[in-house]
Amino acid sequence: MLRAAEDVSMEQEALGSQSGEMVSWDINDIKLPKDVKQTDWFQEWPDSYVKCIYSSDDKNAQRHLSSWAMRNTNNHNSRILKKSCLGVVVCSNDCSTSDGGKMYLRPAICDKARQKQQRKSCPNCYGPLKLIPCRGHGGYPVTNFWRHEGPFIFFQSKGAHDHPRPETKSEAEARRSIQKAHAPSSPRLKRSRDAESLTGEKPNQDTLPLIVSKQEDLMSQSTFMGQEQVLNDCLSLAKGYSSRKSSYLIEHTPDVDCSKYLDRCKQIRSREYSYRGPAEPSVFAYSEYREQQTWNKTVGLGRNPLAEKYCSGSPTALAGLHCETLASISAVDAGIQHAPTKWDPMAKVGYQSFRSNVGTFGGEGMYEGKPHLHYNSNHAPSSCCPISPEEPCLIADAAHHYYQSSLPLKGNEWHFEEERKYTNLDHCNNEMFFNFFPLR
DNA sequence: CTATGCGGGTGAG
DNA sequence: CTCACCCGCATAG
Repeated sequence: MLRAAEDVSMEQEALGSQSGEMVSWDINDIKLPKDVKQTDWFQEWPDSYVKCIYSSDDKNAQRHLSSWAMRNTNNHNSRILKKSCLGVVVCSNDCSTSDGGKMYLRPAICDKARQKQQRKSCPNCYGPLKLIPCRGHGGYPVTNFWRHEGPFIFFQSKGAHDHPRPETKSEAEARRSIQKAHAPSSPRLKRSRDAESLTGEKPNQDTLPLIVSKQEDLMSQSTFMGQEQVLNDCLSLAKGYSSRKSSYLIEHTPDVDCSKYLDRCKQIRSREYSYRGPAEPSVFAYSEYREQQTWNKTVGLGRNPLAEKYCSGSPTALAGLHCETLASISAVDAGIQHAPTKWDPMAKVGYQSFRSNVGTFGGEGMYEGKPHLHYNSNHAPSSCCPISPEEPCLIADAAHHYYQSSLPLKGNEWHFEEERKYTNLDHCNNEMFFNFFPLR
């Protein structure tokens, strides 16, 4: 059928974008290649029909991680782990935050948690949230397959996500952490709040403080939270790390004075506003979104091993941040692997796309009705693009290219009955978070 | 609580 | 048979 033909063509397309080994195999093959000369860098946002061969030492691959919200799918095959995309949670009112950003929440992976999440309202406008399902694979969710074979972990993706990127797992965790710390409540009170949100009477406080903007949010929250926790969460959000794993930062920033960071936040914020200018045109079509992703894949962006290289060229985003520190943190805390010696760092340029939207602050929640494909979001370009956990030092330069590049789209990839616009979110927030780091 | 994995079972094609 | 998906159970953080 159409789908089959599509698969073939897209897989063929993928062949050229990956290093040699992946061209000839399929995840379902009885025997997978063993003479793998070069393994791939872990891809945080695998999209389209890609195949990767990771080293079995790759922690991220071991955990079958993805920044897309992927849930386990039973394929009755214990040898191949299959996951399908849950899409992204958005505000049905298409509201914008004060930053001009959109709510792109991460769907809870656990079914029960997702249903609970659906009952909550948009933390920004209190309107209902909705889950945009992924239909990037012949009308069905994009699927990812993982298969461990000897010293390698084979990964294959089928379908191209037809929705914006949700928060990363780390961002979602950090947000929850902040919410929890900011609005500690007894289980009883919490139930009461949930009930309120259920009836739509008023937003629950769990989400209220997290919608304005990350900067304001954090600054105000610092008065409620322990400074260390704030810093922890900030760092986690900034780098996409698990908040539980940022002890490294704390340990390595003994002279942390949170007030300094908050002040710096304000500085950065004001600077950022002046840089961006008011009411920056922020709408771009989904096709552009796709173009950018395509471009990112094509051009590729350096990863950890290249951090220092890019770092020296990212004056804006990394002001006050020591590159080596970030690189170390990235490797240690995020479990990112450094390139095996057999690899040529320059050749190992992953093509994962940049985050186009950093997690928004806001309560999770929406109803899991049958969402229809309708998007009307805004895009707020900025010079400082959010970074992925593995690209701590690539912000400014990469973002610059991100917005300038545009590659032709494959016409048959994207069909939308309705206007579908996507947003880049909170681009500046991570920069602010980065500047929470002390000058060393 | 939530993320993850596993696997039984169902229904559509 | 394949594929998508629901559900419960178990484990881990």
